[in-house]
Amino acid sequence: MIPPVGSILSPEFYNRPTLRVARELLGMRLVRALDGIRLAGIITETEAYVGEQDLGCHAKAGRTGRTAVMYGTAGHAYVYFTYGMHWMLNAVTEAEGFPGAVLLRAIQPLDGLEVISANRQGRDTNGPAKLTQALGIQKDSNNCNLCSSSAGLWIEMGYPIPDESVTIGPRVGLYTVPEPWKSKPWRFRVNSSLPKSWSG
DNA sequence: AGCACGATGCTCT
DNA sequence: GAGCATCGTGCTT
Repeated sequence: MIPPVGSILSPEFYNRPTLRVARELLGMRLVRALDGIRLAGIITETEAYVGEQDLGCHAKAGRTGRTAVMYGTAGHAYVYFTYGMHWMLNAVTEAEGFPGAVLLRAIQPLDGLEVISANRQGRDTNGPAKLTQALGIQKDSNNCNLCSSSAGLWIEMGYPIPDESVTIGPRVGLYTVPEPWKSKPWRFRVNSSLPKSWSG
């Protein structure tokens, strides 16, 4: 059963292996209701962070004040602050008690283009911190339910991306993370070979 | 087009 | 006190 385009993804979508969720989130629509305006973008890049064994994952430190959300219910947002100025948005995955999350790294703007452009001062939205800035996502979205519109942040069914349009490679920015975790091919992105019929 | 660097503050040891 | 799941600028090819 494939849900209709525009329907909000359910907890069952997220309560699965993180790698599958990361792959299948490509093409879905990240939606933000901000001041009564709908901002949306097609998810075009993701990364998987999987469990305490994964030394690239924040949960390598176990359950802490920051990582507790990753141990919680699938389909919630894990939002954290880094580099002194940037917010990152993740979707929590896997069964409760197992820490997993998908980092949303890039979107292609779809709705609310004027606001998005203003939020980014005309620059692009291809980057994890650019994406949150474009949609006005900060600390107050941490642990909100992405399977409901009540918090003004959710993910909708879009058009799935075919395998030939997806490039898989190592995750970005894990400079001091030891192997094999540093090089795990857990990054998924939509490449330029999308068919012309594909549209949002 | 690609690399080096500084900004800036929270989290965990 | 160290280390960031980054970005934009400014400089070099």
